[in-house]
Amino acid sequence: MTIDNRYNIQSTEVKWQKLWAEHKVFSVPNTPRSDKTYYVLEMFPYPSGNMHVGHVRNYTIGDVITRFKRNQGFEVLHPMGWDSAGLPAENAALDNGYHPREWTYKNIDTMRAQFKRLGLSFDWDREFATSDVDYQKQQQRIFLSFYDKGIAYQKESMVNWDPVDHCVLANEEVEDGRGWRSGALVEQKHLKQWFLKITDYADDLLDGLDTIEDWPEQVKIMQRHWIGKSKGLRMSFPLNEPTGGFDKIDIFTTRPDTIFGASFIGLSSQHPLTQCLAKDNDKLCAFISDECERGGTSEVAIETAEKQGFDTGLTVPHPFEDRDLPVYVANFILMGYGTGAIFGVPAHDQRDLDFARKYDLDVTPVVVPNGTDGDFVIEDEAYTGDGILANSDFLNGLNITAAKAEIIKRIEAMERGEAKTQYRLRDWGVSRQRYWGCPIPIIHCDDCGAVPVPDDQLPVTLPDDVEFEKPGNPLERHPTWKNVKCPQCGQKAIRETDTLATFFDSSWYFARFCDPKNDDTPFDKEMTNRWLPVDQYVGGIEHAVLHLLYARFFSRALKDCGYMDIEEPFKRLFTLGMITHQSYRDAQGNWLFPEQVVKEDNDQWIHVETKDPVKVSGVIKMSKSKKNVVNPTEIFESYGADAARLFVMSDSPPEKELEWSAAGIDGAWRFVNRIHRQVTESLEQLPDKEASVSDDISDGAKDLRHLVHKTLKYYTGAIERFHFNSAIARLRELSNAIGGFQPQTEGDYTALREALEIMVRIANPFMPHVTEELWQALGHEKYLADMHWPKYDQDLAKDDEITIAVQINGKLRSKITLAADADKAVTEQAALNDDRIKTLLSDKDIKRVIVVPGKIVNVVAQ
RNA sequence: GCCUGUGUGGCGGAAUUGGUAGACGCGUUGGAUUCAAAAUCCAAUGUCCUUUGGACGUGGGGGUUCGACUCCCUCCACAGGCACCA
Repeated sequence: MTIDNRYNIQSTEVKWQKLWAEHKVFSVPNTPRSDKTYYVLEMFPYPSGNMHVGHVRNYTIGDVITRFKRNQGFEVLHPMGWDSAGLPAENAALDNGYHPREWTYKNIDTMRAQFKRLGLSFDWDREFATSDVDYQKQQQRIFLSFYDKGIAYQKESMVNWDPVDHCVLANEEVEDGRGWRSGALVEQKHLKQWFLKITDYADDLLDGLDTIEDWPEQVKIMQRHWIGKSKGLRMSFPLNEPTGGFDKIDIFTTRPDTIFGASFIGLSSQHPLTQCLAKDNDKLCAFISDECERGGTSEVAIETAEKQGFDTGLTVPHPFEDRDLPVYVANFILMGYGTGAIFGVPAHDQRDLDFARKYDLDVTPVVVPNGTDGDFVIEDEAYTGDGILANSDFLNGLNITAAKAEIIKRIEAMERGEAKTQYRLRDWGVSRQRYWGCPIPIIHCDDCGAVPVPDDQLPVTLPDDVEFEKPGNPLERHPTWKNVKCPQCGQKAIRETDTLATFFDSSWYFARFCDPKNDDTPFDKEMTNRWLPVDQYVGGIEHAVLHLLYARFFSRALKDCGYMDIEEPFKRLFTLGMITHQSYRDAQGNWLFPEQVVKEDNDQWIHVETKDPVKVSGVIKMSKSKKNVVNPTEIFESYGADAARLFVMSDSPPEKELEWSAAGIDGAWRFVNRIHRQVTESLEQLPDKEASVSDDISDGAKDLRHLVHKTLKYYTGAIERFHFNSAIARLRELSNAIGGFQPQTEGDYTALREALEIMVRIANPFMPHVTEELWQALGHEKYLADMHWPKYDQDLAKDDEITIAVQINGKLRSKITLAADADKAVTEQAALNDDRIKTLLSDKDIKRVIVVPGKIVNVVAQ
């Protein structure tokens, strides 16, 4: 395709980018100059090496908001940095011998240039990378404050182990039983790890969700569910035959009301009592390894796994009835939730029912639907609905809520247990057995235990002389870095070789941006008070329970450590949709890049080189593995940044997915050129920029002025509502009207100038380069970026005449044109006097006439 | 299974929140310009009916209303999230 450059896109765009940078147009001081501040932030990128189209969309949205808010008189903080620690750097080191640092900073340089080429309004003076030593130093301070406060602690526990990345994963990083990056099946390992006490904040994180109104409901629901608060009863059952030091079993239940229906006790395979029993019971050992630990945690594995049990022979007495319950080890009980033990009520829990049928245990319904008379029978389906208690002694006749309260009261009185709130959320493991991260500033001493590195010895920096030939953590193999003296007793000690998870890095970067050069403390509290919370946060939905939950937790923890006063870091959150693209495969099923295929005249797709037929495989999320990717930097070169920006903003609402298409970018490019042409072609005839629009203008010019102000009104509102695609549609309408306008008089030319100027000004947030160029061509000196947003004229925006629809029985039958301020009576008369309406009503009786002035008339007739 | 969304022409989508469905763009067709092409400009473009005109039409079915893409019930499809959480 040949491209006809109406104006030199490359040189013009780069020129303005340089000017903005030289004059620091988008820089703001740490302490804002005015009270009218606004903080716009997009989730910062991982420097993978190349910008992708998703970045274009994410950062253009933030950029449009920034430029719009600046025009509205806000002092806008819009910083940019790099989430630059993490595994890919190490994998690259393994693959091609780069040092992770070299690889990372080279990528940052490349991507910084790409981001600048997009014309984004960042305050580049604030840029930092989380792998910077300065950043890690402050982060180590934060970690030690957390340690001091007991928010960071060590414990031995079963952890998710990714066998491919040789690294521990947080629960939030395990998807469908697989590592979120490597895709490898996650194993369970017993390791000593650093954890953050996010569970202490569970209630607060839950309650806080109600205070952040401008978040997508979907994200809040996902976080609520992840925290997973449920109220119930924790109680103990004494063993009839105490064994191995165990004399009772603790269980947790959310259905204490069903206790009379209990027919067994279930233990997790990892429960301490199970482990104890297994020591001298080979059959139990075999059961644990064959039936409990073998099955995967994937969706399919769970759904097909049969309920299996192992009778331990132990029994416990029922607390209220004269009978014993057998104790089973069961493969469906998780150690990680509650106490790892339950009482099974087959009638009211499907899993328990499946289990009971298999091992022939009692199934006694104790909650029956309202109105059932005694003969309620459970077949293959457990009853989990509402109802009245039955077969339950003193609970009979109560509803579920009352029965729960009664049991809890009695168990507490018997000192056998207590009401307990249980969370699904577990503490956040932040240790990673990898090199390219922030070192944990702790030294392990045999005598003193875990000793913090003293503040004057911070930062703990990574050694450069490491080797990556072997998998695993090179810090652990490093001869000198690891062996140090204990800061307390001076004896031989060992440095902590784990580094912090990268989600730790991204949990406070938004605060560091307020005060990025501070060496004494992570950030100045006053400065964060002025800028935080972030007024508008923009990013992908995939972080709904990872980054967005951690950052909310960090704000609270940082507040408790005295670093800042803000609890909720992000006031408004906007989650954008992903980018999709057509995908292609050859006859063997191999994915092909878009540039490897071409469409023939007969609508058949073939391979460019081999000419073999190609299968079009549907529009799916852009990903390297499916090869349906587009390199945005090539787009900047051929179409320019303005066209790329316009396209990603105009084709879809920002929260929905966007299908990338060559035709779409082509259309955007044409519009950029069209605006350029419309202004430059009129320039010679336009009057001086100071001329005001006279009244001596044609009707056509009056219509144009009317449209200009009407557009302005709608357009501004649309941007505020994030309806960017609708705003751009109105912009195009205005451009179409200008294109069809033939100026006659001198006054018409001033009207044309006004229309062109407004069009250029309001197009600026989307197409900053071409509009700055045209604004200058129109004779202005000030940057459009620094202009105030134009205000519409109420009178000019108002319609004088409006067209009103006239319906008969709800069906459109005619249209009438009226003065815009026509009242009800006038409107009704005009509608009934309309010729068509009269004809259609001639043989009918009018029952009722509904008149909504300015909108519609509906005649109800028979 | 549970919890969220979404469903509108050939395609992406609009409808300022109950009041003229299909704005705007892409595509297609026709025309102008051109030696020709590209670019540009103009016009048409939901479906069906024999027309001046009419009928149908926002995933299906039902309801509320003078009036429903919009609100309610129900079913279907797709997408996302969670999931042996007691």
